[in-house]
Amino acid sequence: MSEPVRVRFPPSPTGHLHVGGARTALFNWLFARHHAGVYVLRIEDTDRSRSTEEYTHALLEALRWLGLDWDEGPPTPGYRQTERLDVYRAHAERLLAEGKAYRCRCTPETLETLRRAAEARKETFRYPGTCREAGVPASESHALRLAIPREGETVVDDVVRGRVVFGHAELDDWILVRTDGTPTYNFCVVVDDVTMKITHVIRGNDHLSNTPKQVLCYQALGYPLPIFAHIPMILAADKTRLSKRHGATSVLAFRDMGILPEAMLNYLARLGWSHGDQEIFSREDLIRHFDLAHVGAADAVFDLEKFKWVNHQWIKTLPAERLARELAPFLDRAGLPAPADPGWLARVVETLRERARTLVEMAEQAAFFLRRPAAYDPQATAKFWKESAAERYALLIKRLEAQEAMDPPALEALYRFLAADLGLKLVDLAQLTRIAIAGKAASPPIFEVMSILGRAEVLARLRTAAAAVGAGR
RNA sequence: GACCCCGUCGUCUAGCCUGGCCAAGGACGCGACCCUUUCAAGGUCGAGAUCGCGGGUUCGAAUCCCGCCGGGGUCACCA
Repeated sequence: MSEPVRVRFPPSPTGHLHVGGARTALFNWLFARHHAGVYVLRIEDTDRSRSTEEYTHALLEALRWLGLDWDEGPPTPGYRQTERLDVYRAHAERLLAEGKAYRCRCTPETLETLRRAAEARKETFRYPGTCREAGVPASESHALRLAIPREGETVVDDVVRGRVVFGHAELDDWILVRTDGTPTYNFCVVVDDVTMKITHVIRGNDHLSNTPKQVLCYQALGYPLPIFAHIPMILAADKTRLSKRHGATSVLAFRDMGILPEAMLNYLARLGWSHGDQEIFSREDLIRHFDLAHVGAADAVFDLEKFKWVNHQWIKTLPAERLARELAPFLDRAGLPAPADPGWLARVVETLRERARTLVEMAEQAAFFLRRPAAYDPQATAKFWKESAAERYALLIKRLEAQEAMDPPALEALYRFLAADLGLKLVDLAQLTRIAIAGKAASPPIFEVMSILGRAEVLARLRTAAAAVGAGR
């Protein structure tokens, strides 16, 4: 059999986990789970100036919220690049000793001058290899460069892109270790992936152009290449890279918008990957069906409308108890009192799940259950508080006071009887009641609502409304 | 600028490898109708893609080949 699959997700804690990163994490995680392999989380924090502990925590929080659990990684030591500096150093020294890398004393200023000169000649600057044969002594201040073959080409065999060829004339002897002794990103990645025995590198397409440099480094080190898969990027509606300017892009921001993790995973998976015509995938579905073969090549535009639709699908099917639990913090944030009985909240959720696409919307719609209407929607009252509203409220109050059963069918029967008796349509009495109870002309089925609220509360709200009609609003 | 990648309804996509079943299917969104105590949800129907453009190969091309155009990415002692 083939060796076990080992993949990794290497975020750098210089910002919040955004949807692009989350999707990369998801594909890696799915690939690992599908093949019963290992999913490694590695923190790329070599850029100390921009990396923060705070972002690291937020990153882990976002991954945990999504349920993308890692088999190896923090808090186990050794999975942060800053903890692996001697590993990079050892590899660098070996390359130097074997003559695959060399010391370079060209200063950034010198290089900058050359670069500008090349630009002036409308040429692309590449390091000319000045120090390649110079034998710069260790005593001199120097950077370390990889000596790449001057001739030939490097082929990147990519699962998604196919065979991509890069001529060595397009590459140059890039820097492995800076003058200050710190290793560069491309070098760290290679050393990390090699030492962590990563078998498949699944990452954003923006890394494709860096891949030949890395391949050359693998070869210099004498290590076998992993399998590469460069997945399409996620774009904003204007087809540019997603950024803060495009509104919410971080995973945690979507959580705070009332998106469920199931929906986040589901939507992200469908961006660039497909399984026939299927749109809704549970975590298990995803693990079962995910494969690199059906990852597309074209970049995808992030569509919030479709995302909300997916979220709605999950709101419609998840257990009410679970939704009630998820909803609680949103009620709190909306300044609504927390109901004492979680079972009661679950009943409320049951009436709302078909009409709320996000938990934020659901909290808004749940408001009248938890707090009496402070005002009545003028459009609704203008339409339904025409003549005899006061008398009708009085009649409803009287009948409901005498009403024993408060289950929806019984209430509907009562209302139908009253409407027929008054020569009215059911809708007339229903809307009158709805305004009294919800303060507006739209709500879940009114008899369900009345049943959940209970007779005392319903009567109280009807009396308040009746008084408002009497007071001429 | 050089190099690399990408290009099917507004958007996500199926199909492309293994040409004909595609006068291009599904989904979101949009419109209409049905259902209906409101709003939703659901159902039905509809508008919406000459498969980026132009050549070629072939009896036949979204699918194969060439050129072009458009978009994106990478070119740092950033990651």
